[in-house]
Amino acid sequence: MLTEEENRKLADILFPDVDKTPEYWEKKYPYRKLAKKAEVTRMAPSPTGFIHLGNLYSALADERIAHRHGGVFYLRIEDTDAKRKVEGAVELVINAMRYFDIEFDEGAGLPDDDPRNAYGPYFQRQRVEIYHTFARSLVERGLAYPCFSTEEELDAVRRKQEAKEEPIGCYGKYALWRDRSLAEYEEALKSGKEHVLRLRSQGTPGKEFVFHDEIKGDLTLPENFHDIVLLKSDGIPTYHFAHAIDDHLMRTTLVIRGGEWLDSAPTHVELFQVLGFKLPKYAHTAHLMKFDEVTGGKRKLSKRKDPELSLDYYRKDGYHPYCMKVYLLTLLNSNFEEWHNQNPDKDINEFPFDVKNMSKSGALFDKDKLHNICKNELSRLSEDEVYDFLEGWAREFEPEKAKYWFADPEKLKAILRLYMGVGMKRRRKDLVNASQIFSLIGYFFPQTGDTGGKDPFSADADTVKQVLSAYLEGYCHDDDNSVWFEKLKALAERFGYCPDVKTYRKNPESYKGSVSDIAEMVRIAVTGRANTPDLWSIIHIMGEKSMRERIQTALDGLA
RNA sequence: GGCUUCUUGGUCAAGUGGUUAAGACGUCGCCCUCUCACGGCGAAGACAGGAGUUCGACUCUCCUAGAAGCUACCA
Repeated sequence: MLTEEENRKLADILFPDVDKTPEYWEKKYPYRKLAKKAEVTRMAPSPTGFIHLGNLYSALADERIAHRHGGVFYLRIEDTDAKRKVEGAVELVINAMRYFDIEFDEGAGLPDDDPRNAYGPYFQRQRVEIYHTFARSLVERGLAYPCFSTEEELDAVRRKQEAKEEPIGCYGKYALWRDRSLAEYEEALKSGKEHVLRLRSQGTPGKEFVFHDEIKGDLTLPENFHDIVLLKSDGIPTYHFAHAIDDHLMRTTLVIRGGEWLDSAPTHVELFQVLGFKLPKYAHTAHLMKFDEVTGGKRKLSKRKDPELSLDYYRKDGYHPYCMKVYLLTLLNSNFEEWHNQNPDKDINEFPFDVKNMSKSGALFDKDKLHNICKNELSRLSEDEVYDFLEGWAREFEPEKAKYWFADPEKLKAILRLYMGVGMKRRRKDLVNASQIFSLIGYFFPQTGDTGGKDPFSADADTVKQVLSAYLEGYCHDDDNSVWFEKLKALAERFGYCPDVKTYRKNPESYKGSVSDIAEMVRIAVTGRANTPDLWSIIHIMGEKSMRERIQTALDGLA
């Protein structure tokens, strides 16, 4: 045990440059004036240059909670690990979030002198003076000490603990530098040995306490007793120390973070206690999971193995950001889907998002569900909105084909109206994402390489040829939809097919098929596909000439 | 190995001692004067397992199993 006097002296030696006090920073960053239910939340990524679905998932929760009641949502960059830093990462984060209509109120990305940034700097590397002030204060009060252990020494300790089946780590009698004399610290320092600063933990092994989590409820967790590293040998804080200082001084009220942090919550509790900080509320979220074919079980989505975790993956396929957001919200808050269905016309930002409705266990990312949501949401847009979205996507991902797709805006819009069912009693729900849309309607643009023949005819080639030739012969472009269809029925009759589907079903043995089989032949010849919206409308969008050409091509292909 | 958390149909999930255990997606069937889509109707399908507590347990307790996470001078 060092005396108060010795602790002060050690602090002077360790932090000769610190000329501020904790009170100085407390005063500089006063508590925020907040409305009743307002929360201060944050997104705090490390600048790896990679933002994934999981980041978006939790950022969305942060943003909704903050903005639900007029709180603050800010961006802090956790760049304490030099190895991970990537240039331009901040812009990447901001742009990725903006793409999903998620804006920060404050933090990294705003100019330094912006009045909104009163709690900065927001890059941890620029905050070392603050960290050192509090670190010094801890040393002065005997709550932190320098540790000069080498990696080898730490390894030796670990092996000893493993052999004795005791908890691994730096604590109590295993903390080699916890109880040294001032002279020993001074000597080691003088010898130029590298050192880290460790917490002198006040916790007791085996003791438990109740930790309240906003999502999981009251949990019983073990008290922290590890002398964890506060400052690394380069003087930069670890996540734990930076978290305590930053979230306190930035006046965060609700820390939402991944469940992987739950085990270090006891450490954070002790840190806040020892620093004299008020503990914020915590919400530990479950991760997005994926079904693993190999193990047959759920597992956390991994950046390396799962391309679908990347946001770019969805951008490339042309998923509308709004649909992604709706899907994530249904996963994030169990009652969102019901609310959204009951209030289809309300802005989704009006939804009363609540941490309490977040799931305790990890959800499997479900592409079927995503697609269903895409279909529903896209069907609510106007053809102009879809057109604009497609244009933005195509310009970036299919610039060559885009020339043909967007050569005649009216034509594309007519196609969209058809596929969306604009003007029909009910909208169709065919559209999922941009790439899927263009693959659906590609036959309207043979210049892009879509020359048909995707689906095979089910009838024999001879019959198909005869039917198509007869169809072409009797075709009149001025026929309206019903006249056109009557002619198809007549064709059916002529070739031994039943003109009425119902009649056919009652007596399928009496016919070669029904008028629907005749329609299929024309449909496949014209579009290359067995399934499309109303054929007559398609023909009248592409024009008689195109139709005849495509049928002729199909006939040639059958020869 | 140790510690922590989680566990309702294939998936997302309501549910807080007494329910015929919601709903959505997916799947299947039927209907909707051409396929598909839309829409309608219907079907199959679940409380991880075992002990308790209780008149009564999906709900409370314990054990087991499975899954996930943590066990760094990474976050």
